Amino acid sequence: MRRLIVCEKSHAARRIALILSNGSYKTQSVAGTPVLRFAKDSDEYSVLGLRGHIVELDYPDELNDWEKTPPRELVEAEPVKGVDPSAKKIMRALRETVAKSDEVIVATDYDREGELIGVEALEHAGSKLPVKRARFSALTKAEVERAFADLVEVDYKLATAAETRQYIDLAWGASLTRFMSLASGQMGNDFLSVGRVQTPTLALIVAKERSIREFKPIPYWVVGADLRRGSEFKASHSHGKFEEKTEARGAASRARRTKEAVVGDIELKEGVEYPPCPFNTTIFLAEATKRGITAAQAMKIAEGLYTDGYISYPRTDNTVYPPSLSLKAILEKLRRSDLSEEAEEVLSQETLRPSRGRSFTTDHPPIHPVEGATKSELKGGRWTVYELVTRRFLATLAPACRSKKTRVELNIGEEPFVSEGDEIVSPGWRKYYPYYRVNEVSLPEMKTGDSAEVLRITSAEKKTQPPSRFSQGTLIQEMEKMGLGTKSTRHEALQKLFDRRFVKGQRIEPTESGIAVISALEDHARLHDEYKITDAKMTAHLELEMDLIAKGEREQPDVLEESQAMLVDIIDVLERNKKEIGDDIRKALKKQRSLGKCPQCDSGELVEIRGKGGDTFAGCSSYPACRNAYPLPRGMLVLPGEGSCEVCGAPKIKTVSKGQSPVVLCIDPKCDGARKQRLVGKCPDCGGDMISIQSRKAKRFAGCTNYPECKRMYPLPQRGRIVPTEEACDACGAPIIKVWQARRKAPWVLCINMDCPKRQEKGERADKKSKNE
DNA sequence: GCAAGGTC
Repeated sequence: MRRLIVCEKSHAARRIALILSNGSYKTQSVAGTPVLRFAKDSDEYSVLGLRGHIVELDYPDELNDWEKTPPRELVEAEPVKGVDPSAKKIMRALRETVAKSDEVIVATDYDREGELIGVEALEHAGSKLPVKRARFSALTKAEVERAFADLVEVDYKLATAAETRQYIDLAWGASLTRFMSLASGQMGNDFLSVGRVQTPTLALIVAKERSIREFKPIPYWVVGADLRRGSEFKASHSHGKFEEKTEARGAASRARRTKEAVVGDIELKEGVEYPPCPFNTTIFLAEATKRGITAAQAMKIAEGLYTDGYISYPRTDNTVYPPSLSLKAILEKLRRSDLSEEAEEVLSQETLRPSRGRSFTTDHPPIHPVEGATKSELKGGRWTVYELVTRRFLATLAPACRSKKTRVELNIGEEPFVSEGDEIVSPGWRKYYPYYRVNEVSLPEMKTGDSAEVLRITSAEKKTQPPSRFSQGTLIQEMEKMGLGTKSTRHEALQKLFDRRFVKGQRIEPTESGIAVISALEDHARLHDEYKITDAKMTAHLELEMDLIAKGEREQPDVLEESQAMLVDIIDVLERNKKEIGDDIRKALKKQRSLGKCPQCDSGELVEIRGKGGDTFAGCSSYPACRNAYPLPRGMLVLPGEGSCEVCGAPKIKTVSKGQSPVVLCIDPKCDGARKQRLVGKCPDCGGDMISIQSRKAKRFAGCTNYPECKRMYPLPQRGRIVPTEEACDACGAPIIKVWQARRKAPWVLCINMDCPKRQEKGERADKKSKNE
């Protein structure tokens, strides 16, 4: 018999062919797609790897003019299935192979989407062949062999459940996206989007922002002591937070009566910190985003490292290494990496006992290195991510970190104080995973009855802090907790919110338009509480319906009809309030785009305008009545800068360039205030000021303010904050500057003239340095 | 030019 095995991806196809053929399969190209062939037990096998969902749902072309199809019509329109244009060849290969087969075995991932991926591809290929299903939970020899020895039926109900999700996501997403965009006049590139995952995620960010805004800080007081016994150390009042200032003062003044602290009970404890758990996608992203990479970037790099054979599959929920994974073999491979010494140390342990996390799934193993690598073969971000994954892997196999914890009670003027020491005795896993800062505190030797000199008693007012904003990492963790998105899609939903300018910042905050969209939907799209579309519960409700379909307790048409009815009701309410919603969003966008009030006319706002050549400038919104305009710096993000210039009263802007801390300066480049901030030094030719200028290609250079009379210019380091020194180079007369760069402790001091005779003397080293900039 | 879900 000729049997066709359909897999979810090419990697899985290769693996399955390898296992079933004992390594003897041959690769043939069918319509440009590899099909793996082998014979076994008088059967001929063809194995084909799909690429996820190669069949996609979309509305027919005639509904694609947003202005012509009212959103509510979209709700009941029938979407059509089409082949992903980039997967046409795979579909052709599937058709051709189906024609030459007698039976199909669906061997996609063992989950709801996997069921549909196989079924929809075969359906679209027009297959009439008998179908079987292989269900395996890991691509290991034993598991794959068992699954193929024990073939089952395809679960069409499960596939239908996944298909229902597609229909509902499309209908809600497309109709509400179009409604919001039409209502606010945001068409083309600037459309406003709504979706089952992205909108509740945005709502989480907005809710957080509201709670920060509503937060009322409560003051409290803490009393501390600076002490000395040989060396200096600190203690704090045992009461902790004092709610009343008078109480804190009383305690402090009683403590101040004496210069001697008497040591009371001493408690000694061994602190044990167990190694962190293996990486699943969520934890990996949380850690990667702490290194300053966005979640989407981290995922992209990880996918590249996976396809290049450096790390394992990066999309997994699993935090427990399966027993089939040879941890020792991986460590041995790391011998050829730049982390070979660390790997060797971990290998030298008598036994390898990996840590394990709470989520145990069988989809894929936790993310781990599969090959050694050196810093020189992996550049920049790729090395950062590889090193993170590898160090995490090493850490999960390393011993616990052990520390000496000391708790010393002290009596100062009858007031109880406590001093806590924490010293690492053996770093264990921390040695291999040095990303967390540890605050070690060492205390001088003391025993009960000893005394210490009181240097100072402090009493400080503090305030309770508002909740902190999400970072990309903490938000993705929160999304996982709320059931929003999947391991493969959360970073994409988040990136969308940034791309649509609904949110901004490293500490993520909503923009005006983000808040306006959520407010509009909360106010007008909450007909049915269980279908409040800004609420993460909507996903939970959908999950429930899909489970019912999978169990055969509900039918797809009923669920779709019910969902459509609700959506139509919601769109009706939205349509009735269309003008108000549109006005609110427009107002928010105007505020969001404003760089500040125009200082020349009282009515206008300065907004960023794109000129003919792609250059941007700030122009007054009252144009042509007011023609006030300012050039804006090129190649960087320009944001409103809060407040107005102390020198000229024009608004301030904030410029953000990659890898640099933001700079706030006057919007008017001719203003003395702005000029002073951009000053580089004195021009050696004419004595005028040289200021930092952004070129057309966004390169930074120093130009003379007497341009065009004086054409003196120098290239500048592209990164870092430039501080003039008032000094001139004794060799060439060019200004000497200091450059503060991120993560460097000391500034870099240099003459800005690249052709300076002194620099030539220094030879290669200086040359190299400048090339790096 | 819409969503979310797979995968590259």
